[in-house]
Amino acid sequence: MHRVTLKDIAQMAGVSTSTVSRALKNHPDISHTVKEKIKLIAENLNFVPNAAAIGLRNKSIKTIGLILPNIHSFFVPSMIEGITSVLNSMQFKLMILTSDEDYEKEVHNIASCIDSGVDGILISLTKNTCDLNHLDKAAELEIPIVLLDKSIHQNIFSEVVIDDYKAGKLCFEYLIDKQVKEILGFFGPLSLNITKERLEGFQDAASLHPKIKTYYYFCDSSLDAKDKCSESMLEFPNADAVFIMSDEVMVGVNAAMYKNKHEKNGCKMTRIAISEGYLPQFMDPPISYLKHDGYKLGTIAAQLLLDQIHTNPAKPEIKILDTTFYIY
Amino acid sequence: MHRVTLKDIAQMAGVSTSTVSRALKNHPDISHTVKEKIKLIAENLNFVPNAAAIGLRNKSIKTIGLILPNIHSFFVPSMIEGITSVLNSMQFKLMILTSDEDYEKEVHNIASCIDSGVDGILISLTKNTCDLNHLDKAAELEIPIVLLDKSIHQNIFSEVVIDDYKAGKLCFEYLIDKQVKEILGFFGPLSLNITKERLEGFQDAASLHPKIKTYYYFCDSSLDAKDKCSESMLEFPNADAVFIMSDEVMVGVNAAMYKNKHEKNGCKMTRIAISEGYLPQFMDPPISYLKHDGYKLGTIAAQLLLDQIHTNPAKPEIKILDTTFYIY
DNA sequence: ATCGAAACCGCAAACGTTTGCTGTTGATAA
DNA sequence: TTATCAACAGCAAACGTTTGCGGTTTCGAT
Repeated sequence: MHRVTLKDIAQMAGVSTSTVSRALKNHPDISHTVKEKIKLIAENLNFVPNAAAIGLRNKSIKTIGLILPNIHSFFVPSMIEGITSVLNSMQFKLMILTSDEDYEKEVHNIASCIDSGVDGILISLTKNTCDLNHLDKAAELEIPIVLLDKSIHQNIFSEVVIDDYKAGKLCFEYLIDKQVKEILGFFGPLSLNITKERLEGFQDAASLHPKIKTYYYFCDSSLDAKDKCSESMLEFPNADAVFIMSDEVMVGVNAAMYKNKHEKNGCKMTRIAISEGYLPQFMDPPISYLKHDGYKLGTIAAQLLLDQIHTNPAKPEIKILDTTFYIY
Repeated sequence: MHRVTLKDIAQMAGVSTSTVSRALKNHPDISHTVKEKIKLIAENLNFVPNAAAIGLRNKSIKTIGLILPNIHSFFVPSMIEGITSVLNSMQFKLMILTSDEDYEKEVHNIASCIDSGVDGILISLTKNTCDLNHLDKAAELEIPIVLLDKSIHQNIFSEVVIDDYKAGKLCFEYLIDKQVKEILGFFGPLSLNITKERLEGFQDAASLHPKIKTYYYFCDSSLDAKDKCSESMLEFPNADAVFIMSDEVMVGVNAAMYKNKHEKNGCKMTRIAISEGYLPQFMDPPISYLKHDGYKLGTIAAQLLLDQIHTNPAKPEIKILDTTFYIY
């Protein structure tokens, strides 16, 4: 049983397919009565326009591809929500691909996007991605691309990121305000650009306070963070403050600190994190944090991409989002 | 600058578009030399076949829609990974839509899938969804549908779920084995089918042990779980065991128990959870759990859907996955 | 020399929509 | 009466790919 088409409706209504097409789109050339009649028939026949045909005709399948380094990050869901909120309002669809922190997969995902004929690409880079050559193919085909969150700075593609440098700096300053003396700093993997920038901001702020002792840890995973944190608390029993770079790190650090709570003063340490915002309230005590707003990031990136799609070619634009403190 | 098409290549190679099409698909009718020549040209011209045209011609856009009740759940990422792993191997694309636990949005998402012309739908239901009427439109259009995880039992659509009843039962029995006497049971919202089934299994097992005291809590969110757990520990200071229905609940319960650790014996209670597996290791002490394998669920559901797509019409099939214990 | 089969390739229709152009009405104004 | 115009609707091409069918060449076998 084949799908109902414009032709079927036309036959049924005794008009041409063009009239049906126009009627269903409320084209002024079609009389009200005919419109009503056609719409009724379409309704009854359960007509649904063929997306592929529309895509072919209009040279746009109204879909954008989202390539993520991984899908397990705490940050991802809110980002996706932000993206879909603006996409849906423009009846665009979203195709999500994950690279699993694997550069090769990322390359493949780009190819998939191209093959699928997406109208634009939103991409957050793998921690193993150190250049953007794989984006060239897409660029040659004039597919708009926006980098978001995990990015590499350049002047070819647009970017939407948070001000990581400033975030790191603000967190250090927050701790200083709290009169701490010895800080354990837990970061993500150094291969990540955001790690480098947060670290840099943190260190630059620290350089103004030479008396403050700071120890840096770079953690590959939550589990790694847990181990490193446990060690650090034995090694630096006098540390009175903790900086946590991300939610992933937070899970591990918090677990380790609990473990050491009774013997050490883990629970009394001053803690500040950069977080998406869900987890901190469930730490004990709740952890104050600088909010890394994924939703906002998503909306802005999606909006920017849609702009580029409709007004191409656009010159690259870079948007840097600010962060805000949430103190418990 | 328009996209390169078969026609362009044909012109360049001095052959017809049909020959180009066949050559690029390694059709045996085309000589090796011509194939090589055409492939080279296609490569040089950066040819990428138009997905919409292919979709139109083949009446399949090789895409399936995944509708999720929410995207924040801990369970979601591994499920998506499972799904994409089988989809990718068949060059199918995935379109993800989220309903935000809103029935209306779910209805709308179904419509979006239909409009997009997906080849099949994978859907996990909202906690506010109590019937499947909104799936009828898709069913009439003969779009294969598979329900996964959050489902409603019926005999029209296929389902892939875990054995929630058994999971609840097994958890109770686990606690009994540990000689516990008084159990605090933390569940998700009762509107969820999986809550009902896990509860039922738990209670049925409990009914065989009338001496064991059990207290039930139904939590709408992690935060709610935290509150309820705090209260419960004050109200039942002698409770010596905890059952946790899900990761969301676990986050809250764990936070509350930490808070009461010093005054109460929270940390010494026997705990068992149903979990995706990531979080338990970061609880303190790590929480033993019955693994709710999202990855596996995803692969099986996706496989089932693809089967239905290729051999439709298929009669509904229901797959119930088992769970396994991971004990710390 | 003739036949047949294999190797190779093109024609044209089809998939379902959209839209520029054309053409037919009927009514109104001159 | 005729010119003008608005309202209405159809024709046919176009989007890019696939594929059934048919046609031509080549070549070996007879």
